[in-house]
Amino acid sequence: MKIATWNVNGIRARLELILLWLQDRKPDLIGLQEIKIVDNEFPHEEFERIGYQAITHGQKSWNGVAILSREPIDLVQQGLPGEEENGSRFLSVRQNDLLFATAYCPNGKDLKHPDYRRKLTWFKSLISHWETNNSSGQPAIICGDFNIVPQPYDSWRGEAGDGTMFHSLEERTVMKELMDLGLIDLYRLHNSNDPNFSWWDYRGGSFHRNHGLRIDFILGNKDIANLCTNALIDRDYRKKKGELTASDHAPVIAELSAND
DNA sequence: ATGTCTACTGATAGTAGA
Repeated sequence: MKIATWNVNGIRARLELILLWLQDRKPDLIGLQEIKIVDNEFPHEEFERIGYQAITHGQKSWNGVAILSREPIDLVQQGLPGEEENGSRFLSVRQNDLLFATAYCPNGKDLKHPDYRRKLTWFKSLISHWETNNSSGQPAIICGDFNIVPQPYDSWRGEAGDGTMFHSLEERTVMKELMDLGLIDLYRLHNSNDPNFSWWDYRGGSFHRNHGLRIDFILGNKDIANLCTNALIDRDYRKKKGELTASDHAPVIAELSAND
């Protein structure tokens, strides 16, 4: 089974590239972020045509998350309780005994911006929701764009980035609090600590200079980590494909062995 | 080198957000 997460930066602008990627990589269960569309305009038919069901939690213009699946899924939670005013950023579903959630965490803008405090508060809500709702003994995954760089080697700036936006101690602390609920970063489980990134700014030629950050994660509990055989960042899909423009994020993929 | 991309608007170029 192949799990993936991808901040697509607009489902309308990315639809053809996403369809191409699905047919190329054939993931089974995918969390999408920044779909930037309302639920009743989501292109369900396009995905159904190639074998994917979607459950969405969208909004106009900004944010919005969706989950695509080849096998039937049931809605568990649409939106993070208590954080509705911060946009559509959380969605969870169940597939058999697996709880699968996806999150688009607030960016925070700048350490001095009011949104930075809101980001930390939003994370507290996420931690408390996850703590309450993921039942132990059942496989559980939360994936998405967390907008936090956990370690110096997750940033092109290395230790020089410590303390700056996305790299602050407060952000790293809330990220660690979430992980301490028993979540394991599946990418790091199967890769060395060599710098590798999932997001590169569109500006300044960042991608070609490899000035990136690793802020997109697939986090699994112990049951999932035990099944995980590989994880990778699909850097090739951060590149333009002909006329199709890329998101500023690359997909992240984790492979799980059959659970039976 | 903040050099790009997306979606929105009493739109058709300019703005905000990332």
